[in-house]
Amino acid sequence: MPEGHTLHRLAAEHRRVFGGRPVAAESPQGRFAAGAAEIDGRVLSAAEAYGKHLLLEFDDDRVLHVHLGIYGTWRFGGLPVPEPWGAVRLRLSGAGGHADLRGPNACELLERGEVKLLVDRLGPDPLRADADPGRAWARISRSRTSIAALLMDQSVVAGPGNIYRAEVLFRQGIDPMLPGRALSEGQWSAIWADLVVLMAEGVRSGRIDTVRPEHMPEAMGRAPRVDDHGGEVYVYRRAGSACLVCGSVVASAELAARNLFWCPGCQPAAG
DNA sequence: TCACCATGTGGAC
DNA sequence: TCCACCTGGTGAT
Repeated sequence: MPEGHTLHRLAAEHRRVFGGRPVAAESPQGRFAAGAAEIDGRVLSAAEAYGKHLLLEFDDDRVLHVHLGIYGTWRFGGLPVPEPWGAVRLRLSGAGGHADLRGPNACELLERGEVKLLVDRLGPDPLRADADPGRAWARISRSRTSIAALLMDQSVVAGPGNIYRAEVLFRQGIDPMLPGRALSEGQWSAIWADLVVLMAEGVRSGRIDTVRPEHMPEAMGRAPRVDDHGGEVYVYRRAGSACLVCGSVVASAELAARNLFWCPGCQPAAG
């Protein structure tokens, strides 16, 4: 389920429910039994997100690294802790409630040095105050790879996924197939600034809304796609429907094994 | 009940 | 470029 905004919300939720207090940890499914035993009883000292990675720090300097992949979920609940159902890789519980982790791509304990290696290979995260978009521009401006592919490369920008990728390119009127080095620095600045705004709103609301007020359905006579989580989008998974802005048919193509969506009218190919 | 899809990543070729 | 990984939801059978 996750693009970066989800992970930042999850970090905040872990701080709120577990922060500063001892946490009980177990692995009902069994696949993280040894790691859970190491965490069990320790105090959660920090929880933060970097891109799509969640880092939970415990008071013994060990860091739990979780990456949800496509399938992973965290589900929070109250007390008393219910019987686990399904494949719960890790269950955390404390005085403030409990959380169940299912289907993660990664769930592992890291040393500080390993955390640094992980973070160092990520590009700037639009949701982090310490992000330097210039680092991404240095990669993009030298690349022949399409901007659509670059925006999905977490070593270029950390946090955006397939929805934000499609939506930000639509909002900026940029052809997804444009090579990175054909972008102007102004276009990149506009993409970055838009990601900062959109993703911060995603953290606040818990859903991905990208449709501007002036393009809302009442004004256009066309409906944005409301995704499974309630977000309103311009092009993501709207292939074959009319563009909310110009009425062109939204296109889709497979790019690097992911579905790309764009409006050929609003995002014309250069040249 | 089954097949397929999904906001992702990393390794093998 | 292909594939394995992992789980849940949805729509077809």
